[in-house]
Amino acid sequence: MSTAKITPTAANALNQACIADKFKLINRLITSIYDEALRPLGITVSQMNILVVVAKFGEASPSQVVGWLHMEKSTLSRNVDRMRKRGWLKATPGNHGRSHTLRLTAKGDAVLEQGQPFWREAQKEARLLLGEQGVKEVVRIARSVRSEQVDSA
Amino acid sequence: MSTAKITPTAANALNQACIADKFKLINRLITSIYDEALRPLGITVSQMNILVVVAKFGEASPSQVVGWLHMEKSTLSRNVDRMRKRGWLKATPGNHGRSHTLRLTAKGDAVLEQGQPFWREAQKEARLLLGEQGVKEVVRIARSVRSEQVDSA
DNA sequence: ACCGCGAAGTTGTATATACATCTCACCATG
DNA sequence: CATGGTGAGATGTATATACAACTTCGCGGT
Repeated sequence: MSTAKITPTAANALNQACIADKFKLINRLITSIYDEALRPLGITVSQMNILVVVAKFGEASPSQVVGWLHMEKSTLSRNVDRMRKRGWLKATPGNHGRSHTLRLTAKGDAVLEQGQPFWREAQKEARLLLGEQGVKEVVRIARSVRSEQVDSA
Repeated sequence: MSTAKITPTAANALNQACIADKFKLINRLITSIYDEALRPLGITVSQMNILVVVAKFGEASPSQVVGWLHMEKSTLSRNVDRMRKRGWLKATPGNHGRSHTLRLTAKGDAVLEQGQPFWREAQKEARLLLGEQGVKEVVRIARSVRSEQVDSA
């Protein structure tokens, strides 16, 4: 009745093969590169991304942002809370149901402006980590995900 | 004194370029693929990865695991807590300082064994999402990160 | 023998994330 | 008009993650 079903060798093979293991590993590194670079501004890369998406749309409903980022609505809700407390985003009531509209505040605009040199720093480091081909693949995959949006008008 | 420094067009360019945005987007998708596949077992992919790493080493100190996963020691500490509560890991006191040794329990071994078909399901989906080239790049980058371990004996 | 330093973990605190559930406003339909 | 469904968010709860500070223990130098 051997209870040792999984040998170290077998486990090593699993670890070698697992895509999630590698993706999450690299994600930790990438996130820390950007978060560290942006730390002087007191904003995280997750929050900066949300800021950029709202700015890109000019104004946006939470569900629009959620669609673009493929993020759970409750996750966005809490991130927006924090960003409103810090004065980077404001929300105005919308027309339908309980929908509303997000916009950057002047302070949000400023942090986006001021963050750019730090962001570029991080981009450079990230490029170095991923390599030209790695960056190309990530861009390709993300584009593919975002172009498959159902986009029901 | 125009306060509109960042135009939607400029923000769109930032969003197009940002590597972290894309990496985190894909990471959310990958994580949800594996977590959903493993849900019947009541384990997450993060925990499964830790289990596999400990099994791969046979037995491992927290700092060894942290080194392999490039994860903050406090993050691992809390993950291990949860996994011990669930009975998948056990810790025995080590020889030096406050170090100790992690090992799989029989239950941990079993969940690793039983998880494999679900994991393979997820792998298939992840491969589909990333494409052959995408997988190759992720594997290459992770290998490069892990081979740069200082590995001071 | 002591002192201090460094390695290894733990704990406090905060953010990022997701699933499940609840609320609210609107709308369609009987 | 009442009612029930749906879309959009908010809230409860849990996990994953990191930084900072704290605790311990062992070791080295004097």
